[in-house]
Amino acid sequence: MTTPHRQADQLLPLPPVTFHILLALADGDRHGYALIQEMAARTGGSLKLSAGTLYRSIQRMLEQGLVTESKSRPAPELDDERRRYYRLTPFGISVARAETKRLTDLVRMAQATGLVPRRA
Amino acid sequence: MTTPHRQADQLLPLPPVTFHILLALADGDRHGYALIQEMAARTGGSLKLSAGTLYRSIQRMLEQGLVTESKSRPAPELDDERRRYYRLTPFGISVARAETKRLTDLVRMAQATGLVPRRA
DNA sequence: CAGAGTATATGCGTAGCGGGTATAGCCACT
DNA sequence: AGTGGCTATACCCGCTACGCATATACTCTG
Repeated sequence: MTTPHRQADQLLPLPPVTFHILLALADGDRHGYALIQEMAARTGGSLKLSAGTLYRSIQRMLEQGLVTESKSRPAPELDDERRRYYRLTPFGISVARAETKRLTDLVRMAQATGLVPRRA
Repeated sequence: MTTPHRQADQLLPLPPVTFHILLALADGDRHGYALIQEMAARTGGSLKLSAGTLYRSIQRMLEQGLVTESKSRPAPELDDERRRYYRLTPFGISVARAETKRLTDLVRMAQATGLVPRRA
């Protein structure tokens, strides 16, 4: 670890793509390409994560200690050697929680203005 | 108006600062400096909006038609000639609503992962 | 064997944003 | 009366995040 753990709050606000990746990984380990596909499926195609953004985001997240590359791989018949699998770290989880809280507060503030109908 | 109205969704995801400005203006007309102060107060000092960011964001928002400069000013005794007051446009309101919905969905997705306690 | 799909990685250009600075008028304190 | 601090707007510089395009290489299908 070249980069020590920081306070989760120091990374906020999280870049949107980073948050989406954290959410997708919360469901289980994923490799890069699977993340791209899952984004599209999860958002009904409205969010198209470009490959360039994905791999660069992943690199940053590795450096920040939000994710690690996991060595456990699926059965060889289902695997693809080229893949790199990623897993949430405890730090990544706490950052995702902190970001969720920030977003929740933001939504509450928006509702408090009366600008938005309270229940969609 | 040089810039015609676009679909609200095309501006999403909104830059964080832009969304904060929209929320602050939902409460009533504000001038730039007041917005900086309100940000700090509203977030308990955790968000320090820098002057450079604020005025550049405001310019962009004017061009996008999210806000207009309002000519109605407070009583002369309370006014400061240097101030420029800003007001939400109907388009700005609909963009703020769209962004709030996006954030709400994001929070729901985060809760669905089980990563976050459902009620804080 | 050509082409589509899978998979990762990098180059390039642009936008958003923080910090700093310029400006200028105002007020308070000394 | 002069210094500094607050209000107010505006711009410059540099960094980061991102999308688009491209490079590379392997696999599967027609």
